[in-house]
Amino acid sequence: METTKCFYIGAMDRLVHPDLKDVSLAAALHALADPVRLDIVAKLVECPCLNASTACAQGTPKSTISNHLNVLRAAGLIETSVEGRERINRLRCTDFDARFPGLLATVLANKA
Amino acid sequence: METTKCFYIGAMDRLVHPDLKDVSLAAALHALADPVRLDIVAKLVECPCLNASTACAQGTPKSTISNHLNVLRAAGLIETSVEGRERINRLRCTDFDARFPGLLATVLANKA
DNA sequence: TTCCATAGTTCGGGAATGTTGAACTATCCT
DNA sequence: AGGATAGTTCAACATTCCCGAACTATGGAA
Repeated sequence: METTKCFYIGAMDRLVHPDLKDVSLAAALHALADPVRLDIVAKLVECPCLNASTACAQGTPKSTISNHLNVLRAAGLIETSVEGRERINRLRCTDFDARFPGLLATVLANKA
Repeated sequence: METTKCFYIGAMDRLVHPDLKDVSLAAALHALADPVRLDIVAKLVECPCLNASTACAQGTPKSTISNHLNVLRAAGLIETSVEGRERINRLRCTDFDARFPGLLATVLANKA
């Protein structure tokens, strides 16, 4: 067998967290421009640590949650760390606010 | 002929401008989450009146511009009025800011 | 008035994205 | 080991986006 099946490259152990300077404003807004992701972010303000199952309304498919968390992570909005068999997600408030001053606060303030 | 061919219903003469209370935060962010549309909005701050051709970088296809302006209009960000054979687009700053206080200003401030 | 140039919309099809069930990896607990 | 839990990846389908071509509409020139 000459090729190895490579599941989970850089995923299970090495989650990629971008440098905020590589995140464009459009990408940041895109990440926030979705009701499900807005809810996740708002929830993370209340409970600073959420795993995938608790991040979304129950009933949301696992793969969908995984996708949304990927988008948020790629936009520099959350960081994910592996904790046993779960992944803990936290907001990257400081980093994000340094790159886009006031943006997250304004969005959240407008998110009734 | 029993049916009339109805191009331009509510388009050429009756452009639809939504009530801002019917615009969701996600929709507003989605409208802003695109480099081309961000440029249009930023340009409208400088020159308060733009037609379709002057709104975008030259070379952008007409149908694409038309689409982007539709998205911005549907999000309550711009208003369009027919002026002779062109359509003049203006920002709905006041309306938008009443619905989403500070959002437009913060986004534009971050769009350096 | 007829013709032409300009301004922008609508349509259609291909490209790019988003969604989600199924299969999989990984870890913890008996 | 075996099972339960947590989440990722894949693949297929669905939705959205992009843009050329055809069209409507208006204004001005011949």
